[in-house]
Amino acid sequence: MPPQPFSVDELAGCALFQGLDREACSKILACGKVRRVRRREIFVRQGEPSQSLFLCSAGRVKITQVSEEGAEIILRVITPGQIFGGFGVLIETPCPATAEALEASSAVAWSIRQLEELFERFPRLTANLMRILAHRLREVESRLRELSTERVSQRVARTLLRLARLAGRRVEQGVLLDLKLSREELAQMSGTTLFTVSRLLSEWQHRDLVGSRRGRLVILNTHGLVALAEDLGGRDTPESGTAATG
Amino acid sequence: MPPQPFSVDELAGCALFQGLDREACSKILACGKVRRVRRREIFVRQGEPSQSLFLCSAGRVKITQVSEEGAEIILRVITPGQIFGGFGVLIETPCPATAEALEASSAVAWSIRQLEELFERFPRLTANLMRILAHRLREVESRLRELSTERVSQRVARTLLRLARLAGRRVEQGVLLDLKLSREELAQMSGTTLFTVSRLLSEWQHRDLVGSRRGRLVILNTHGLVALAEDLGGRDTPESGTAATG
DNA sequence: CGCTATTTTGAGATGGCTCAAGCTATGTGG
DNA sequence: CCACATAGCTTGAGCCATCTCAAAATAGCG
Repeated sequence: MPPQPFSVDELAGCALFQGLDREACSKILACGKVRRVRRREIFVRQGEPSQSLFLCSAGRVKITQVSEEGAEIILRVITPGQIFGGFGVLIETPCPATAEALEASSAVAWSIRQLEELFERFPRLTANLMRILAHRLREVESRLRELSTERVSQRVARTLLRLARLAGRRVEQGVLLDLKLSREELAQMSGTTLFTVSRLLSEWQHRDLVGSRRGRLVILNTHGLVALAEDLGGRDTPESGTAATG
Repeated sequence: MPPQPFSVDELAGCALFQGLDREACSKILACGKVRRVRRREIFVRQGEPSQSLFLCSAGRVKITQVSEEGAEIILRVITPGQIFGGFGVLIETPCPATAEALEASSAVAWSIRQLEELFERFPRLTANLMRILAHRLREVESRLRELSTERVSQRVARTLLRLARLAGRRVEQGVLLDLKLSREELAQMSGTTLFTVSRLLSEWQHRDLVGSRRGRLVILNTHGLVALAEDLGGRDTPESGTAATG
């Protein structure tokens, strides 16, 4: 067998394989087909019949949805160990979203057939999938609430914090967001426009909350961002500038 | 055994019991405990440890979520045959939302323990739950997109159409929304304020798209509403009044 | 080393929110 | 059966957060 482009040990720890031993994981992974793509390439496109459930094994994948009018939002960013694309499979519906690689990525793909067989052999898999979906639902519901009730600055702050948890790497000055996202993409994750994101980031950069260079973001002051996300300090911190936090 | 306040035959058709025969449904239902509540009563409250998965057997239940600042939104309205409250159970987390009866309602409740046992005995149950969650996720993701990209009028129109599908009853003039929702509640479902909802409904009433009497809504012209939801006709139909479509 | 995509910034427009008042169904007690 | 109380609804006026559009600045890329 040729060397696989993923480590079973690494993937064995992921949510999908919770409670399954290494051997089972190995077998399950062996049933899947590995798919590698380059930056910008598409795993599945919204509207296509959905054929597979994917497990990301390397890279970053953004899941987007466009409306009929062409407005596009980013539903989530997938990192290694997370699944995607499977919802359409599970309920046999055209794929509700597009999955595009943000960087060179690979994923293991299982067809509906294979999945059903695997569900039989490893009932735990169904249970895990159920829990993953429950988690996602909970998360998306929270975002729905945020989008309904919070102002843009809060939502952008939350987006950055979420990205930090997802793909943050400690560096000396703070937390580097280890993915290249444009202002527009940040906007699509926060429910706003690239202009507003740009303005907010500029402001926050002046306040030393974040550092940004085209696509490379560093969170310098997590607490400050959290404060923004929770709207402590009211609308606009009347006397901002050199903040009183000292 | 005393008569149950639900009909097995009726519930047997619901998504949770897909693919299970009447006998199995019967057994599963027998494991649960029936809970009846009056209008305004609460099944579970956000933040409590979640103890049960519920299957609504009669009535209407609204699922709401409040933010720390006290802003409340309605995530969905549950009708007979639908489950609720279980997500916390499935992932053992405090209940992420409140479930309040919009009218006298009843539901069958299973504890975590019972559920786990049932999952063993009826693997199909897990698969069904998985599919239900996948559906909900898909729906909520669409709403996230709508909330991000559409204007208020579209979203309110969509809310009405959604309610019509959920609880619409054909009457001579059109489709009666068979649930008492206040302007405020419609607003909480659409991500806006009660004032804006009120204004929109007034306008639509003049245009004979809907009829409304305190809490009783009738959709008179579904196509018109769909057009609004999809934003055909642009921002404001410059020369509205007697529209040019006639 | 110029080209192009991305980002920044400004200026202006506006949709929808806020708040204040008045209105009206609906239910209640006399 | 009617007058009153009350919760819910409507409407107006003003405001402001955010969007839109235009143009200039910048950073990467080939």
